[in-house]
Amino acid sequence: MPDLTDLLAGPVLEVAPRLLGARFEHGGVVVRITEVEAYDGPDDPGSHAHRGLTPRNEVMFGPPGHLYTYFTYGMHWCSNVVTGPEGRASAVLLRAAEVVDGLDLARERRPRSSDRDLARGPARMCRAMAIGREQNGLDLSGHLGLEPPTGKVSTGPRVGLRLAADRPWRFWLTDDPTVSRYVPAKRTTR
DNA sequence: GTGGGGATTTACT
DNA sequence: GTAAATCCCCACA
Repeated sequence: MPDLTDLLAGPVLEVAPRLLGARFEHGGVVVRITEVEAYDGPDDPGSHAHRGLTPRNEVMFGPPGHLYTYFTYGMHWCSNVVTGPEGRASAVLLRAAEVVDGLDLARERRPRSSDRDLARGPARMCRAMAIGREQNGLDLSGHLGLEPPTGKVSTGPRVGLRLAADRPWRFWLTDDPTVSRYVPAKRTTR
């Protein structure tokens, strides 16, 4: 039974698709991850780590298996799983998920949302799971459970970036209804 | 110390 | 479809 850290220590492009289908628990809510995006360290112009270590992104430079949360657009939190060897500053943005337990809590936190949209989007998911500033650096042991691969995985360009948006580093479970819209579908694998 | 921009969401027309 | 909400971070002076 490998440690979570070992499972996440590989290159981010290998780890990212393996997070699809994984169980993630926080704040009394359990989700199944359906959509992710890879950010590959200093070489990636779209990454927060591109300009080197700063107070905001220091968690990315730490060991894999921790949560990197950041605040954006004046009101939203988003969360990433830090991957790769320590110091590589790679991470996987959790873009969408399906709530599979703790529905009542998730509905309370997102009152005007349909069940399908509770965690359909990176900031929506954090809201539904009560993830924010205090979860930055959280050790994911006991929170994240990888599952054996099931179903088809699609890949395509990342969303919302100005820089290097063309890299096909977004991965999602093909045809899953909780994948966020804005899907510029590209190609399917497996 | 200041200013520009952001890995988004929601409501409104 | 378009716009408003809203604040933190970072680069530069």
